[in-house]
Formats: sequence, C-alpha cells, structure tokens
Amino acid sequence: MASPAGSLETSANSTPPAAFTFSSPYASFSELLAGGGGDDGGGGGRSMNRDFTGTGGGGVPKFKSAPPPSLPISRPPVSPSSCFAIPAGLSPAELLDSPVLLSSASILASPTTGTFPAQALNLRISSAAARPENKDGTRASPDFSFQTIANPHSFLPALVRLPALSRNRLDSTLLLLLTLFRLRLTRKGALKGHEPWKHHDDAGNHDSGLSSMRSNIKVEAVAPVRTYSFEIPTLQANSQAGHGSAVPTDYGHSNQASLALKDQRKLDDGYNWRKYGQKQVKGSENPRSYYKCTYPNCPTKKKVERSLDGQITEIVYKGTHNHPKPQANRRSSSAAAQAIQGPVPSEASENSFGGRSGTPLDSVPTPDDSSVSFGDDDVDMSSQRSNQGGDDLDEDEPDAKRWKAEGESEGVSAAGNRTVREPRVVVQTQSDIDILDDGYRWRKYGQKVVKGNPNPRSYYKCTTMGCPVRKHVERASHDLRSVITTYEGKHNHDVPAARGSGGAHLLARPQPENNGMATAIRPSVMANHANPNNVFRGRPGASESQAPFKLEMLQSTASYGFSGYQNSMNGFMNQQQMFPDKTKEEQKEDSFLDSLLC
DNA sequence: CCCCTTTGACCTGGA
DNA sequence: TTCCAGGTCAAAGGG
Repeated sequence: MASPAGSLETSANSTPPAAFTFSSPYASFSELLAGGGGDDGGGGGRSMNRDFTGTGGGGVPKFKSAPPPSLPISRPPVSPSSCFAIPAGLSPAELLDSPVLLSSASILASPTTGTFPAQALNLRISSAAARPENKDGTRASPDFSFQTIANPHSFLPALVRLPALSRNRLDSTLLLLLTLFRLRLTRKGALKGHEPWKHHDDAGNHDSGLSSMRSNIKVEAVAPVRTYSFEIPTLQANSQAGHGSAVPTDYGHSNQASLALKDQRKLDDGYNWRKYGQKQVKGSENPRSYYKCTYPNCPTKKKVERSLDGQITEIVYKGTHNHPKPQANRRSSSAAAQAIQGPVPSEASENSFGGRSGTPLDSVPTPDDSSVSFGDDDVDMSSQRSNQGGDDLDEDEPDAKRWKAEGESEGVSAAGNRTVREPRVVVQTQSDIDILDDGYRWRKYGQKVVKGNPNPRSYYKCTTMGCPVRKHVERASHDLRSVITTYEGKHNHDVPAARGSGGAHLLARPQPENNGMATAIRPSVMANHANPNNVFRGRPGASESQAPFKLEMLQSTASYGFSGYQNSMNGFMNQQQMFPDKTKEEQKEDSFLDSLLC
C-alpha cells in the first residue's frame, strides 16, 4: 500500500449524489478493514471476487472467520444487526430472490447455512479498465471494485419492507463501517509494518506463530469441493492462484511447515488424545487414524483422516468428554500447539461450532468445518454434559453406522452411550421449504459433509430438556430443490408454545413423528439462530447455534455486507452473545427484524 | 520407565 | 454363511 490509508468521503464526482464512495487504495472494504493487504503486491490477489466466485462452484460463501486480533474494539456504536449492508450491484430483486428471504428455485441455499452461491448475487465485478486508478497510479484489485450504491437507502425495498428503523439501521451500518474503517486505520498505524491480522493476544505472546498460522488458515480446508468458505482477505496470501477454484486450489499452496503447525493445532483441541489405530479406508487413499481421549473413562474418540501429504481432511468426533478440558500445560505431546495457542486453553479449535471463542486461533472455523464442526465448544459441551447427565452430542451422529453402539460394546460410561435410533428420512422439495420449521426448537450441534452428498448436513437436536429427538437436514445431492430431513426419535413433549406470532400455525403444523411428513427447515432461520437463550431467537425451530462471534464476522459483515443476510445475521447474532448488555431497544428492533426475516 | 505411535491381527456388523 | 469394510486391540518399538 503505497498511499496513505484511504479516506472515507462522500463523493459526488463519479457517482450520483449521496454516493458513498471510498477513495481508498484498498480494493475492497474488507481489505481495507483487514489492513489493506499492505504488501500483497497491490492487492490484486486478495479479491472479493475470488472470495465469491472462488467458492468452488458450490459458491456458497461461508464465514470462515479467522480469529480476530484482540482489537480494542468495543461494542459497535450501532446495533450489530444493522449490518444489513447490501452489496453494490445487488439489486433488491436479487436480494428478494435470495433464499434467505424468499425461496428460489435457482438460488438454493444450504439448508442449514442459508448461504447461497455468490454468483446468484450477480455481484458487480468491475473490470480493471473500468476502475479508476488509485492515487498512486495503481488500480484497485482487478477482481473487485468496491462499488457503492448511489443512495444507501435505495435498496430499502429489498429489505422486505423494513420499518422506519431500517433507515436508521442503514445509516448505522455505514457508521459501523466507518467505525471499523477507522479502527482498521488505527490498528494499521499501530501495527505499522505488520501484517494486517497480526496481533498480540491478551497474553502478548505467540504472535509469530499466529501470523504464520493465519496465513495458512485457509489451507485448512478439507473436503475442498464441499467446503464453502468465505475467505478473509488476510488469509489469502497464499491463495493467489485460487481464482475460481477457491479452496481446493489454495489448499495446496501452503508450505509443509505451516501445515505441520496447522495440523498440530487442528488436532489439538485442548484434550489429550491417544492414537489407538489407523486404517486405510477403502475408497480413499487417506489413512484414517483413531484417537481416544486419554482421560480416564472418557469415551470420547475421534477419527482423523489425512491426505497423503499429511493434511487433515476430516475429523469426526464420537461422544463427549465427561471431564473438563485439561489445563493448557498438561499435554506433553502438544507443545507445539501450546506454543501456538498460548497459555489459555483452547476452546475446541476443531469443534468450535457454537461456542465461545477461545484464543483467536482456536476459534477459527476453518473450512473443514463441514466435517469438523461438530459439537459445541468444550465449555458448552462440558456444561451440557453435566446438566444433562450423559446426553452426549454425538458429534458423529452421521456416522452412526460405524460408530453406533460402540459405547455399549466398549462399556463406556453413560456419556458415551448411544441409542440406536431408526432414522427416518424424508425428502422435501423446495416448495416445502416455505413451511419450514416444525414448531420445535432445535439446537444445531454439528454439521458435516457426508459421503454421497456434497451438500453439508447439519445436525440438530431438540432443545427441550430430556427430549431425545434429533434431526439432520441436507439438500439432496441429486436435486438441490429437495431437502432431506431425517428425524431420530420422538418428541416426548408438545410443540413448544410459539414465541411471538405464528403460534397457531405452528401448532397446526404436521408433526414429523406423527405423520411422517418432513419438516422443512428454512435455511436462513436454521442457520442464524443461536442457542435458545439467545435473545435473538425469534421463532420456534429457529434456535440454532452458529460459530462464535469473531471480529472477522463483523468485519466481513461490514465489508462483505452483500454476503447476505445470513452473514450479517451471523455477525449480529454473535455480537448479541458478545454484548449481552444490548439495550432493550436494540433487542426489540432486532427481534422485529428477526420476525421479519424468519 | 513412561508415554506415545505404529501396525498387524482380530472383532463386528452389514450386505 | 461368506465376504468385506470399518473399528479396535495390543504387542512392539521409539523418544
């Protein structure tokens, strides 16, 4: 970055009045927020274009949040939900047609993430020639031009008739962006010469390791074709060749050293594991290793598949730990990882799906979340175990065949007991999705890409205490319009009373165990709602957890606002958790938004 | 000696 | 019943 940090200005020269234009060397807002790439050679490679078109054809952008630096960021001045930034080039119609808001036969979101192919957004990618040069003579990223809309409010119709608060929200969004922008600049100045995300964590150590790790976080992609990551600009340093192929391509661009670190960390989730076997799995050239938790009587196991070059391609957990996570310095074999992680025990780097963020790196939802994202974070898992007395999360539920009843055969403790449930599979069509939730409240406890279907399957469990019912949802591989919902078990309770409006129709909804009719899951809903205790929960059936809040989400939300409501809401949701002191007014507004958008 | 990984043999369940 | 694949055991070896 040759020129000084970009300035935010309201320009009237190149865009219609009231245009919100960045006169900045940063190719994108995200880049700007991330530090502008600084030395990435003009930022040509770190493009949002790649971020979106490069999602492997699946194109489902997903927040692959790199751990945020410990920015002294306080609660944003506006409600996080105000991150309703609509991308430049995204028309209201497109937005409305997004599966987040409306079903669309052509734009199918993940049944669980609610994300949708970037190309569906018809992002307006400018050609380099069409872009003005920066002051230093360089052009912005050839991949992406941060185009702004003439009138920030012009897309209001797209926001589904948002009430008056919307305008304020939108203004707030811009304000938020500006705030972040300033933060970015502040940090940039403070970390002059440092790579954008490089930072000192609270402990102020292990930075060097972190930076190298971050640059390779992207490389942690597993099941590349199935993984849809939403790349963070600063993580793309080694992915210059990833245009159009995203993860798979980038995947192979790391150096072995960083891979070692990566894999080490990946394997190091804070628990001690003992390898007890390794098999060559048929149909895959990747050897599979079997690990057991070394804690006495802990039934937890995990399987780890590695590619031939040592990269982890899949991790599957079984059972849950019946003990607290060991102290950080208890491991003898994870010294390297500890050095990376710092003194603070990690918060389940691998299964950080719905938990709190631990050390920055720990909470990185890597692209392999599709296969590694099971379970809550350790803290949550522990608490659940203690509260529920052995109601394990069965992170590897999808592998029931292979892992079912293993607990019994091995005489493991209750925490590892598994009941063999008869899965009931129902295929739905897209149209069914409109009736989506089934009135029950579900908590997402895992997600995985299973064989035979590139679409991720999410796993949910009924949040009602003692209710054994679980379900998983996935889009049919053969027909993306179809959503396969599999129920396991029967509810031992009535449909929860509806929160807010819609109770009647909820009660009238078919109950899966009664009539065999599937209950479709509205993607955006299922993916966006956090645990039932989250103030943002809106409706029954919408109590899913998401990855813990990370600043990148906010940043990504801000910078990639167009990544969709999903992402915006992700950021918001997590901020809700992060900022429990949210004002009632804000909560009210958010709830309202939620009701609108669910 | 301890802890861990490796690895071939064995077990189990499904087709 | 047989075959096969996945999962586990446990001896051996290394650090």
